[in-house]
Amino acid sequence: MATGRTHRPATRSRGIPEATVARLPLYLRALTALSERSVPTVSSEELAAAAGVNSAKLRKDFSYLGSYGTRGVGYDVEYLVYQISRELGLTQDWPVVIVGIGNLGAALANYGGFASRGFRVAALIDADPEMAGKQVAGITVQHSDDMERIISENGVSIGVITTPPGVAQQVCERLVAAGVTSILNFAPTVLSVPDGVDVRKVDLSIELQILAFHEQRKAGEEAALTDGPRPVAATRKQSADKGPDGDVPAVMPA
Amino acid sequence: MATGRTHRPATRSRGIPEATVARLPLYLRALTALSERSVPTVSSEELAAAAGVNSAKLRKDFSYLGSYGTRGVGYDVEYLVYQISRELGLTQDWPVVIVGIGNLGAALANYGGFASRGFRVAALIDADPEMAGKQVAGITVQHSDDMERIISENGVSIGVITTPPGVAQQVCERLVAAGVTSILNFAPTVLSVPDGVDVRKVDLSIELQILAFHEQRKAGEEAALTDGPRPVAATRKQSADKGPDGDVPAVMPA
DNA sequence: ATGTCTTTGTGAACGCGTGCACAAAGATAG
DNA sequence: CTATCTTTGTGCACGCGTTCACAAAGACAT
Repeated sequence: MATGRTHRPATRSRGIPEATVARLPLYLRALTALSERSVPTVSSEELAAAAGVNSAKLRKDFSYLGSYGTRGVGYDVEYLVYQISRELGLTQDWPVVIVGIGNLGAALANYGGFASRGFRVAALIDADPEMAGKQVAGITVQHSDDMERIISENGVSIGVITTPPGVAQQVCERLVAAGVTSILNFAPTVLSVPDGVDVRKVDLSIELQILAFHEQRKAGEEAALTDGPRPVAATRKQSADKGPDGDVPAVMPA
Repeated sequence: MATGRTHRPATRSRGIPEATVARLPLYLRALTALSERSVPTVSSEELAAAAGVNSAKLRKDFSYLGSYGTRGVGYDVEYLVYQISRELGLTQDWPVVIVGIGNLGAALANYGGFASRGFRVAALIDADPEMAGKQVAGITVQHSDDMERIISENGVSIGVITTPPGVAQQVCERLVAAGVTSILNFAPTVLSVPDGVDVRKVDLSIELQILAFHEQRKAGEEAALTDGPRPVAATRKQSADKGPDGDVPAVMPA
């Protein structure tokens, strides 16, 4: 999970556990798909399969929201869509600013999954004067000098940081000072924020590194069955690899 | 966290807990920064602050790797960089394919954080014949007809899916059949994979929805104190703790 | 060598999340 | 109305992860 809080004293979510909150969007997505197919009701078993979770977990999650099911029948799809949307706060409009319009920022601006969930890209902001005035995803990029005004005028409380890591903390501070209280950080940096501000981080290279760990472990276990006892440098199965690769002993300090 | 396994019986990671593995890249990033500043040693307290975690947690994490510290002094930066890199499998080269070269796929191809961590974009693949042959991030996009050959020839075991959701499962199956055993999924779909294949998912809109939940909660608590109802569409329940839900019957089912 | 100081490594307690298993609740048929 | 069947909602136990707190270990000064 890309949970990126800097300082979480405890889950003060007044009842709903954090792990449950993180799954609600998953359920919502599955339910929306069912709704579009005009499926009236769904059992916990079916919905759990569609969302890729355990059915007992799903039922327990829903129990935190209230008793919205009917025993012997299941859950009313439309009703549940509404309840979850309301719980997540998606029945209202959330203006969002994206700061740092590089490749990733532009991709996010073009991403369709936001608008369909109640999120509206209120502004694109970049520090490069060359970028200001350009159109990205049909929105005019504005210069970061106007950040405070933009946030204030649009009532923005959620900011997305897609800047280079070097300026992320600085941008973060300006966002917070201007009134932003939730930040989605794509920059590979640890942001420090005052209490009351939520930060979630998405780090693309971290996800790959976690995959690499398991991949290496798989390769190591595989090799352990054939010959060597220890995963020394983890022999890759296909050696069609170009490049020197290999065991780079590096500098072993004292 | 963005743990995206479909069925995880238990992490048999031979000792190292999954939560620790997920933090190793974080430590590595902080250590790399220290290394570049030629800092010779670092205490658990300092490093923990730089990585944004508790120092006791960091020490326990490192204890799973072995005793690499010196009491009274701290950890040798260079040595720890090497040990963590080795543990994560970053001392070897990981060829990666990106399938689906839209805005996001192109952004990832351009992302610098991969190459610097031992990941090499071996190929960009797209189903659109118009895309084939075009250059993205200095790499020629290839058609998905050649997917199996590309994976086989390059010994690719990690695939990144940035396709539209409708074709993600199908692409996933082709990747797995061709030999890929780790998948990073950006498509908003639940992928089902056979045992032995790892899937991690990154869903941008889910992260925003989680932020929206907390944002709404903050607004609700604030409103309960000042009376100024900021949220318009959503009537937040206040004071009455739990109770019979916040009315709003909507389409109450039978 | 001895004592003091710093920092690691870890035993133990605690809390959260998960999943089983089942009773309660409602639908449905006779 | 009674019986049966389906599916929810949840009490409970278990395991993982987090954190505290402290003994052990080494550095360093005298």
